[in-house]
Amino acid sequence: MLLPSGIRHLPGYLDRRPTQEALVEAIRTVVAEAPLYTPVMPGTGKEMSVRMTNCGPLGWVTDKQRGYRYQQTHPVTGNHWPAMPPQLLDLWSDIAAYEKPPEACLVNFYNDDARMGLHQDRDEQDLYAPVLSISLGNSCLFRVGGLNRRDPTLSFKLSSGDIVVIGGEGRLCFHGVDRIYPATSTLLRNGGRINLTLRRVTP
DNA sequence: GAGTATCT
DNA sequence: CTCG
Repeated sequence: MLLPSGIRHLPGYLDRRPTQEALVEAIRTVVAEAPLYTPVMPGTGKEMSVRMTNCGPLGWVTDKQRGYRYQQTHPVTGNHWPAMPPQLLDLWSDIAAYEKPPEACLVNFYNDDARMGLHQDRDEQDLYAPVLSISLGNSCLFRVGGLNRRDPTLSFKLSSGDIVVIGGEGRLCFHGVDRIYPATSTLLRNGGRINLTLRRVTP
């Protein structure tokens, strides 16, 4: 299985259970301050199946009226996003090989029925910075395509502790989550999967 | 029928 | 619109 150039799968990068638990705990703190909410798609207003929140100076949001964008405030509470946990800044330093720090950490929570259709991450102004994706909890089937929606795709499984780097030539590749495999991890007591994506937004 | 929907 |  050959991934597009610039997309790297680092299986088991977070190989210690306590490391993953600490990350989950940090995310619980974020969620306590910036609650998960259900985003809706532009135009249709249709609800997405994932729930999301953010931490860091900027957060990715979407709504029916204004569409996909980054903003400094939580769309429901109106508060600024909580600070980025230090572990995430460290992971960025260790893996991203990018001079500027991440500005947004999008927290996506997938219940066992949630999915994410094929899409590109192209709402960032800085497309040179990679996107760092961290998987926690139940496994999922991840799908990666090319620069055009109809390009052929390949699929592989992501497990808790895996990291995917989407950068370079692969930065604008279509990707998505086809399904969650229930009960494949004991990290999250109530099941489901958390995906954290670290992004640089401004140049 | 579903999806970060269809084009930038 | 494109895919599964």
